[in-house]
Amino acid sequence: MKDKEVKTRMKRGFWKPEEDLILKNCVETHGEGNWATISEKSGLMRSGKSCRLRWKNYLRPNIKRGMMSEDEKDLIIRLHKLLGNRWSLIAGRLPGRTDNEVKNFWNTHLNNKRSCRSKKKHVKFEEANNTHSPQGKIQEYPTVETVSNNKEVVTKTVLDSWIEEMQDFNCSLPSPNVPFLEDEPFIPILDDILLLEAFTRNEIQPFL
DNA sequence: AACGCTATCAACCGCTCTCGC
DNA sequence: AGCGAGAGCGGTTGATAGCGT
Repeated sequence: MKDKEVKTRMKRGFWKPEEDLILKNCVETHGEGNWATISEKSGLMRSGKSCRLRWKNYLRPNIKRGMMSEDEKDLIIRLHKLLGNRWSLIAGRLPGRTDNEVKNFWNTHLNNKRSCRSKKKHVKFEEANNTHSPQGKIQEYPTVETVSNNKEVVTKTVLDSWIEEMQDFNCSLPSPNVPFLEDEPFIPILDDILLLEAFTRNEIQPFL
């Protein structure tokens, strides 16, 4: 009952620039994560959830806005094949992009079900960004040459190799059309890779 | 110019997860 | 072990800008 009252008193809808400023100051004072405190102390009459969302998607430093590049688009497609609708994980591999942005981009530009609706615009988007080779293969990624089983030299993108390595780790990788189950075997391995990357970028210091 | 339709994206909702007690 | 609070995530909604007729 009381919760409901509080909820109805909370302000909703679009954020004003002055609210953004207050929220930014509050996060600097109280720290990222204490959303209940921030909601209360800011006096914005916004829920903690709302504050968190606004910060995460728009106010956080290093947020990248604007059109997705062809590289980012391709990466989203491939990671979605690999991870399913795990937007935060996918966004985690796209510096400066948020899960909400990735999700919106997928739903509007890449999702087959929805893109039927947006076919006209989608075609325009493809035309405007027509950087594909005649075979439809994206060529921006750096490539590596590997020797296949039948001793042929195969040229692949670095990303292709990375995904194949992931699949080698996990022989039971489901097909892209099959929804993933909670106990997907490769997720912990993926987390390890992310952790390893963080180490190599010196984001985490090992304790020796 | 006016209207209707569509695409986009910011924000909300409800559920799950995690952590402290 | 069970419970509650808070945080995080993914799905969905709704406002609005832009386009076509």
